Amino acid sequence: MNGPQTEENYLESYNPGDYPPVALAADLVVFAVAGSVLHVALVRRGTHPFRDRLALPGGFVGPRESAEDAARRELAEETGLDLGGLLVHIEQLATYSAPLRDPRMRVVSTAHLVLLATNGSTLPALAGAGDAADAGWYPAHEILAGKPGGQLAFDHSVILLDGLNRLAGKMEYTTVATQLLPGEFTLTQLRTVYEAVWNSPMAPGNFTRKMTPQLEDTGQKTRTAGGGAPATLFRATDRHIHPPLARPRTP
Amino acid sequence: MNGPQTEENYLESYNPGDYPPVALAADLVVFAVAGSVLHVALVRRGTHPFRDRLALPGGFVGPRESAEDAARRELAEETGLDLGGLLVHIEQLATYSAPLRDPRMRVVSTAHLVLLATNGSTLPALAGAGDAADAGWYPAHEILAGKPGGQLAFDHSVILLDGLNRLAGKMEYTTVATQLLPGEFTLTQLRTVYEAVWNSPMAPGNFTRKMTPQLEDTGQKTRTAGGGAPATLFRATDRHIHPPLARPRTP
DNA sequence: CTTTTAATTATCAGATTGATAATTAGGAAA
DNA sequence: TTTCCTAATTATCAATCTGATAATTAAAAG
Repeated sequence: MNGPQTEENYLESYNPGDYPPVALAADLVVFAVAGSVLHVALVRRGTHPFRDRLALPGGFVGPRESAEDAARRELAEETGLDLGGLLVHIEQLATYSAPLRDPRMRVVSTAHLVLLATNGSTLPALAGAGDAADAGWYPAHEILAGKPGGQLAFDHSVILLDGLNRLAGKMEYTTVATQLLPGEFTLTQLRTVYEAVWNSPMAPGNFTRKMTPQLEDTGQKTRTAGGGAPATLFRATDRHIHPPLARPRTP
Repeated sequence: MNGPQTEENYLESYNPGDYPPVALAADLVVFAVAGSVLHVALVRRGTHPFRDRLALPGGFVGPRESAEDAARRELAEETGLDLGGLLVHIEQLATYSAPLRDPRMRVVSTAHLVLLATNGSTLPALAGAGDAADAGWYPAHEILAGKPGGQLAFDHSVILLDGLNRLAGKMEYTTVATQLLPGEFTLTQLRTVYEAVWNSPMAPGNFTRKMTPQLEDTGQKTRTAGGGAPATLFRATDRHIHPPLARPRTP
């Protein structure tokens, strides 16, 4: 809100000193697919609390930034990627503000979902440039399956789960999965992304039938790797999938 | 984030005085349906900036509250409702953090979607108890249609639109629309909610066919008002609608 | 009663789905 | 170059779902 209505001059009389300071942070749930597996970028914490535990990358929001600006900046620092262009999909996930989520002080964090494009085999390099913590890629579903001791720091397991659910859900009715692939891709590559995120196999024929009309045919074909017919190269569109592509039931 | 990873001792060395103060707020997009129209609760601002413009209700987040706690508290203050129970649906929408969204100082606001139950004709009373600003109900689609001068204060038009889109979208694949009705309701009441939110008529027969298996039959029937067969009373479930109920195409 | 109204059920052609099989076209091996 | 292998694509088919429309049912109003 701005200028609360229950007491109209609240903000005018608002004195920052009256409140304990609040730190605003931006956390990142960065996904990329390689080897048919959905990976998430995590960092190993070097200090207390949660020393040696894995955590989501993130950082503080500067005074002249929006939360998304900060997320973009942190991502660039983390990956060394240029991000000059539209290569990266970023969207806001949710804000986590439980008063005691950080034992040291009040940290309110706005989490962001980030999708990086890969060719399906090579993960983007992380933390290349001089930064402290060692960042790495971890299989997202395994992290979430979470051996009891292997939970993430703070409430980051919840954030990661929210991020995965957001992505998995949106893939039912949008073509957002294409953001995990290069500008041109085959239906098999796209299907692999679906299988990696949904952690469930898809019937190739039906997948092709459903997705083809949502994509733009480039007219080009790939040379096939180990035998098989050449695959058509497609480009993403912003079309919505209607009716949605059903996620295989999990019972 | 907590304890940024690009510089591990960042938080330890974090000095609140280094940053301009940030005010944390919780805004509310409160919906209720009456007379087949979706209404949103708005307050008329009494002070600058945006004096005399309509705005979303909201308030600051206290030092010991989460954003959702604050939203609940503000809602109670605004409506005088008890909220003791599960009568009210609250979910987080998004966080708005553009540095200049409030011209006076930095206010980061987490917006919440709130659904109030009505019988379809009477809107809940607002701002009953001694509070300053006059709050009232306004037709949501008309507000969004927005006569050029009639925009909401701050970025609240965007927040309202985001809230409506969230609700409208979720109604395709969940039974969240039942949160705008009493515990027991008829299919016609539920259809009216869909029509009010989607701003589009629905075929009664097909609506019944699709929704009936998602609801719990109470076995009871209503006495009908102005003629017509008695309607079955249903209760909500948490089932998902699969495949989703398609929103009438708008072209 | 008879008429009016609203809730519900029924129909029906066209789409969509899930399962499965057939076809196609390149690479690799004989 | 012929044959076999593999992967991409297309084809089938029954079951289900959709959108449109009509028929049936049951209560209220005159």
